[in-house]
Amino acid sequence: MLQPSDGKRVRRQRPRIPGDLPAHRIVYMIRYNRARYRKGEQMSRDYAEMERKWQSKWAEKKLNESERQDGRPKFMLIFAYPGLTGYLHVGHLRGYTYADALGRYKRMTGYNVLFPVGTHATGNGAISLAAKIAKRDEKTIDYLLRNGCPEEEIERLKEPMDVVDFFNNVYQNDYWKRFGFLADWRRFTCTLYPDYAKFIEWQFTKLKERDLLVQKPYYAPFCPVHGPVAVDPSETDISKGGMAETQEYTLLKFWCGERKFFLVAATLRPETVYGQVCFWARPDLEYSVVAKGDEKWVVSPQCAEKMSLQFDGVEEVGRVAGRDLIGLTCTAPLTHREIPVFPAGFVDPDVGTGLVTSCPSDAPDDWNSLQLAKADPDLTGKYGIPREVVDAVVPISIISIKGYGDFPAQDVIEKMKIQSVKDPARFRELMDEAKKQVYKDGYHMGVMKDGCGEFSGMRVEEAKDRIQQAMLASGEAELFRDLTEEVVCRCGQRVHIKRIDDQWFINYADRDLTDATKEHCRDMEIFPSQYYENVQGVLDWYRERACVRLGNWLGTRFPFDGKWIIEAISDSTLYPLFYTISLYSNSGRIAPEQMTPAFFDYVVLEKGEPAAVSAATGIEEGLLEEIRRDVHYWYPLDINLGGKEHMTVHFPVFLMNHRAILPDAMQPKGIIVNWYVTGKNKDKISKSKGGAQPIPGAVAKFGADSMRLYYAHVASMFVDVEWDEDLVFTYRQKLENIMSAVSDLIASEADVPPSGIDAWLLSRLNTRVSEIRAAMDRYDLRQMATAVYYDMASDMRWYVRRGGRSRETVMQALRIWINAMMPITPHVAEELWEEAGFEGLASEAQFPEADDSRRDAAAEYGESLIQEVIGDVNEIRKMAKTEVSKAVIYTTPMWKLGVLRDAIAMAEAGNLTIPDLTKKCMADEELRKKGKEIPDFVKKVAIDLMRSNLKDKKALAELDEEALLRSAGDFIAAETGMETEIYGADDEGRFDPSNKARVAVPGRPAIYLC
RNA sequence: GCCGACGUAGCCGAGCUGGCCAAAGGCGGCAGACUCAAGAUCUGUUCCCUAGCGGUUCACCGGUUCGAAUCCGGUCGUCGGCACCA
Repeated sequence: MLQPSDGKRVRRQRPRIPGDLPAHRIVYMIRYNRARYRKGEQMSRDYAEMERKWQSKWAEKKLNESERQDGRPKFMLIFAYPGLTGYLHVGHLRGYTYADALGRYKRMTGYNVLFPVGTHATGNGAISLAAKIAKRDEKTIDYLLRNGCPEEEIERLKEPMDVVDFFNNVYQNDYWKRFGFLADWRRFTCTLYPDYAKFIEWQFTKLKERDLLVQKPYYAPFCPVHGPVAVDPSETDISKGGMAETQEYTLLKFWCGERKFFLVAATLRPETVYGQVCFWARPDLEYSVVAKGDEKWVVSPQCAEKMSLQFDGVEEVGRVAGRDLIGLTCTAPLTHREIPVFPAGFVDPDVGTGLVTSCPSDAPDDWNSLQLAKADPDLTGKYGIPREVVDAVVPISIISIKGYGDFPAQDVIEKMKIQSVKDPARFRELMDEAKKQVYKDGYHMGVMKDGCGEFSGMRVEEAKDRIQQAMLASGEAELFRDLTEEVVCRCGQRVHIKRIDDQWFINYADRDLTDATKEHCRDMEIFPSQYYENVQGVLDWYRERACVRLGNWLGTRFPFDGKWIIEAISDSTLYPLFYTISLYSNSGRIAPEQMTPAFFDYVVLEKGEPAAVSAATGIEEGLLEEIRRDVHYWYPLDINLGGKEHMTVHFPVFLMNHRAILPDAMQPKGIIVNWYVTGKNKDKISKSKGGAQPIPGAVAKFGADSMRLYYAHVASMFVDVEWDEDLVFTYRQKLENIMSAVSDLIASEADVPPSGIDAWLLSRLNTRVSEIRAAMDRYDLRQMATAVYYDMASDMRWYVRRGGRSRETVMQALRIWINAMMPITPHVAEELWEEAGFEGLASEAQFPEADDSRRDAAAEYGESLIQEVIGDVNEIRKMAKTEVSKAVIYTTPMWKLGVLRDAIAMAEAGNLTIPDLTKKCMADEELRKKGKEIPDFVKKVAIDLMRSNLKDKKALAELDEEALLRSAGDFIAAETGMETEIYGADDEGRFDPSNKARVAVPGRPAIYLC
């Protein structure tokens, strides 16, 4: 019965149902009554109230708090903590919910479960947001308000850490707790907490000890005033260019003998050197002549400035007018062809070197410019280039690409009809698109043609690197990095790429580490299985990773050089371990400054003497010991669940850091990858479909359990699903429906003695339970949800429909059913559990065990026979051309049953053949009289038996069909709405005007309608 | 191009360790029940044929097998990744 928890609780009065009505009448009464309640209440249940009630009960009983219990099996799982970049949307809860449901299931199957949560705030998200709030950025303020952040709260978000604290609170209270997660909130941690920093420092100390930290040059965006800046879409540090990317160019040196300098061009496609036919310069620009070593290079002044950041000893020693370069001849690298310098307007001094080498065959711009140049009288007139020089410049075909002709650039221009475009902006846009397309296709599908020296016949993908290497080796090329678009610092200065010589990397390319990690992964449970295979390749593929950065960034200081801050991926690899310790630092029992490397060495790696560590840290020995035991009790981590974006970044580093730092016994045991909930057409969650509403709003609208069920059941975990409110609504109805059905069963006063249908129901439910357990061994929540919310529901319905009304059976079944709902819809389960009057909390109960003694193959088979008979009667009636009102059912002639039994006996002995069985039958006097019927039936039985499961056939052979059907006669009559008569086929006195009984076989009674 | 995944009835999606698969379940459609009414609930139905036990299906073409949606080969098509960043 419902316990009113406070005065506001709306008590739902329940209809009293007499026990002697047919099922459909009961169902009707329930609907009718409930509809009346619904009118006044909107919803049949007050979800919010129900959720609050049970969440506070769980908290009261500290169910979420996990403590070491030596000797008891444990299960530790996490979801990869989210980055604190703002509010989350409903899609994010998919993975988190999965984790909670798994945790709850494990809790119910005897494990001491630890499910801790945290957040990842490293980076500049919080800085950026705080800055935008500070300047009252309209979009930002609107965003906060829209998501339910009160105005006065916004006022308080002044410092980045205020933002972090604010969202830490939102995530825990508005998301995770609202969804009913049983997470151990006491262990909550955030990457910006001082104790977390101590843990990260220790991690890096260990990496250094294992020689996994290496230093080498790195190229980063840099402001001449502010130093390193972050280039990202949120534009924390910059005022322009958030979408810019760093690109690696190959600088090609063209010797100009006449002037004793190199004209330098930058290209992204070094393989096109074989197709170079001319060189482009802007006649209206002034170029810089810079000294680089002993050489003189000509580049744009903008480029000269950038180069000074990347190369040592580069300085400008003079200038040269672009006009003066036109008509010069220079020597192309690698091919050593002499090519002329032509004028071109499309050259941008801000891109690359401001000089361009031309490969018209594969570069649309070059193709187009060459056409224009050749048609331009200025070329021979104003610039005085001899006609024959101009005529000699013709495109050279160098790359063959499937779907393109000799000159891909020409093809793409024609295909996209770019030449006819008059609008210059549109022209530029199309041209860039064309360029991208040809580059992409060329790179992935192209093959170098004959005439490309040693690279002929090589795939472009490979030739590109080889050709670049060849030119670098011969001194004809250099590497140069540049941003893809203009980036301007907050201070107004241009940001360029600067070489940083002492960048630190974690060496994930280390052979031993990679191999050891791969080997360990073979022993892990990794879902989906494709990823289990794939992770091997991903680990191989992983190289050094820059692990620290400079500048405006929140995170842990690099312990070996405080100017660096550890970046966002590298400080989130070993962290699950930290949850075993954060309990102590969060509660103040240990202070961050006590968490020295010696402390972690002791509690994690069990290195050092407790007395010495205690003396050095001031942590008493007993506490040290307690922490050490906690760490080793909970670790290894059993499941790390994360979104598919983690497959190539977080999971590999998670695995490798564990392998590098922790002993065998502490290596992670499982990974589950979850796919996304997306908006329509894989867009972001869209407003129109409702997913863009704040999560608390969605919970209020649908109820936490409806959403949990939706996440668990809507699709396999390993596919993306589109968020669809209507579908969530359907799940809500599904749940309400189940709740009503359960309530009605509880409220029913009926009680009839158990019969065959009771055995059937208990058998069914026990079969389901073992299905569920098998599914959960694979962490397959979806299958579990199907079994609990669909299959079990339909079993219950059938039981009632068949007249099952045993109080004892109902309560036994409900105990199993409600209990099974706990992992996915815990609030509903608790509510129903209480209503049923079961002891304690559902969350504390153990998951039902499959009781094999309850399995009753005959009962299950019998019910399916009855269902089939009803189905057949309905079907025949539908087909019948005449009005019918009576169904006559004939069970199999006994001789057929005899044959079946013989066949089964032979099959069991492994010697069932059609001739042998026929012979055996024909040996029987009585049977032989049947004549031709025998071989026909024998053949059918034998074939059928070879194809099917012997066990089921045995159940069939032992079943007394006639008795079964007689016992269900009234039911069949009620279901079909027809008078029903049942005869054995051998019954001489049967009513059988069209001799139907003849066709009856075991498991398939004959039917005659009239 | 390379690597990976995938192609199931109107739609979404199970099944894919080969046989009880014309193929779960859900939506949607249709019919009926109950209704003042309901995005409610319940029942039936939803490839073709048919007084049921038959026929043709699981992208297409072949193969293995007594037997294939399930295994193998090929074809066509779709999606994702291909290291910049998370």
